[in-house]
Amino acid sequence: MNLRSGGAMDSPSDLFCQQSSPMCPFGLYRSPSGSAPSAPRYPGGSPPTYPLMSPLLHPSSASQSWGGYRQRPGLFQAPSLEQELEDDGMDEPEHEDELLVRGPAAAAMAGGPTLLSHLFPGGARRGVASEPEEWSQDVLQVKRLRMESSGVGKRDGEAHEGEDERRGRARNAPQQRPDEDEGRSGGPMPRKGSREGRKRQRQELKLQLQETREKLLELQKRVWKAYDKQQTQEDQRRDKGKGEGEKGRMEAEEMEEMFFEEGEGDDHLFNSEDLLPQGHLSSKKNAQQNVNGTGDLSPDETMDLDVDLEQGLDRGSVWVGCGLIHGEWEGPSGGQKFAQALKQELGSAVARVIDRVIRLYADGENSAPAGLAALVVHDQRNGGLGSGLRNADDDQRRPSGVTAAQALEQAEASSLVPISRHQEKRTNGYSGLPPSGHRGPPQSSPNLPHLSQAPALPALLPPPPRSKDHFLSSFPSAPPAVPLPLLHYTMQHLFARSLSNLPLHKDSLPPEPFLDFRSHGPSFPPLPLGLGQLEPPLSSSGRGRDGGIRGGGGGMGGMDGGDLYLGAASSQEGLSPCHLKKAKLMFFYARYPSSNTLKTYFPDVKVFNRCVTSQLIKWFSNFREFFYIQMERFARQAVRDGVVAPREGGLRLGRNSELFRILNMHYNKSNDYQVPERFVEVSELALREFFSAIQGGRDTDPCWKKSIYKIICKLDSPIPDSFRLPGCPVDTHRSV
DNA sequence: GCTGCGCCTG
DNA sequence: CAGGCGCAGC
Repeated sequence: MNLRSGGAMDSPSDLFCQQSSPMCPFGLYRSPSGSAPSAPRYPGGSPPTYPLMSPLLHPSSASQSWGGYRQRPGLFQAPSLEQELEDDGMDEPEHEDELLVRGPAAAAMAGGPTLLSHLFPGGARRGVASEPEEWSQDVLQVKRLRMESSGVGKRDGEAHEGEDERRGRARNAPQQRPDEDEGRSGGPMPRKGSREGRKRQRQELKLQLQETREKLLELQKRVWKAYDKQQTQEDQRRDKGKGEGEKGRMEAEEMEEMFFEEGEGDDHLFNSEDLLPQGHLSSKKNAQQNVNGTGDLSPDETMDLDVDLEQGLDRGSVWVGCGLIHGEWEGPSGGQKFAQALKQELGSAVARVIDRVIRLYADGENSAPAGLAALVVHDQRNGGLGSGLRNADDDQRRPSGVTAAQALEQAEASSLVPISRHQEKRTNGYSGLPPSGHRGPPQSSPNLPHLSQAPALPALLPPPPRSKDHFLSSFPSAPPAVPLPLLHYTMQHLFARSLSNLPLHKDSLPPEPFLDFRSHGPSFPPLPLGLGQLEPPLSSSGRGRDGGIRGGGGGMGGMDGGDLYLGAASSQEGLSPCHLKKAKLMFFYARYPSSNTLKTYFPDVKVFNRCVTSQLIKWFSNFREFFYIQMERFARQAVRDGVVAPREGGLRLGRNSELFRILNMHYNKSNDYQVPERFVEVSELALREFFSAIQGGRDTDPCWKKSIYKIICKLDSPIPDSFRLPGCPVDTHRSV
């Protein structure tokens, strides 16, 4: 299973596991920024793998995108709601804390643009707005060099089922291409038979795609090499005295395997069989095998695209992967559409590669050995440890004494050198992989979690927004950083626009802030062309469009059904996940809504019968339960920590606190709605009440919570009018 | 009796 | 998050 797929983002999850978790030394009053780099936030062997760098592929340049993110003021900052309570000392969170709250990922992202701009000297700027011709030139160069350096003889892989055979086939796929390249080198499309011409065109485009993938692989390897220099230094220092020869060899081999798995998986995707109409079934079969057997570079969506493409071309079926219906690219603009689809695919692949690289660097700058080890373990798990090429040798150790910064510089520089130079390095085979030290025993690094199966994911990475059950249940003391789901959607946004802007001049695209992904298409995945009938899953909730109500939260302007609200199933009988999301947001305002209130604010429920009412009431009961459990939990922790003066800053519920993060994660999972200040105040008050009750020993009374409930239930505030609309409200202040 | 709440459990 | 249960208020 590829958790990278969008589906992984869709499964609703909750944080209830936290409430049943034992108390842990979590940071109550402050985001555990200091501990973040080493905190084992991703136990369970399921580290997050969603894209970090996707926004960098935004056509409007990476830096702008990043800047857009960093400038995003409303993420947790001052709301515009009036403060109705007289609570004192509700200071605005400090900026540094804000960054910390957002999680280490924000810090990682901060370093992203620079890295990317170097890794992709042109691509980052051009993004997928580049023309296919531009790509093809590059990939042709890569291909040429690859063919020169590889020198691997052709080997006609028979239909063996062994890994090596398949790998060999895939590896040789490029060498089989020259025959077919004649058409391209000799000039564009054939003249006779438009059918044949189209077919040939398609094949060439596929070839270009493959070659570009190879280029990406090369890039990745180079980065690995560069990183390895730094890593080797660390390893040598740590492994001094240990028998590192054997260990290093093994690890180098494993790393090599990983790489080869990736590369071959990609190559395998474009097995020559894929080019043959009669190879559909087998190619699809192989592709699916790759889904299970390869790493990041061959995600399922990639498979889908390729496989569906094949099917669509030859069977007249729908190519769902890119939202293109079969036949669309056979018209006059078909080639263009296909090119767009190709770009989409390429962008996806690029994003994944860069994500991985960034992850590595982010890791390297904090807890490099542990983090990289974790990543390696993860990749090996995900990518499957096949019988990869094993010709690594320890002689290829990188010179020591290279710092992370130096490695970064080298990576940046090497990405700018001509590929031919890179090819020289590649003559070392895959030995550029880190030879040792990446998988030291857990005790070798205090930063590693005790259990080796809980890889210490790079702390700079936020947890996957939708798959936190694992690590939360295991590490209740380290709640996840504020998720960055927007990152995950950015490529979708990018692709959506890439296709939707097809008729326009690509170069004239106005630069858009990165966060503008919200303004494109509420559905996820936003299959851009005419697949709107697919019901957007819940995870897309809140990913609505921009341009709705702003500032006041009460305005209802711009309500065109798509700007402010995710269309819930229009006027349905039961309650939908969108309703649940809406109810959670409503909880920010009303903890004890009456049934009448509920009825008012869920007008799209066709028959508001007792069942629906009870369910809504039950929802809010559950919300309250979670709320109070968290309050009590943190209050007890505060008591244990010896907090004396809860009102003098000891029990402040700032927006940078762990408690706030937990609450926000629970009620505002997609983090697209700014938590009203009022809710923060109410929460803080509840926290204090719990604290004083516990501190005063009142909790021995079996009914000790009732008084607190009584207080809280009086603090309900009016729900904004925007909630009266059907569907799911999205942020009202966030982007102001 | 109905309704809503809180607690517990799965 | 839902179901079940007991309880309390109307």
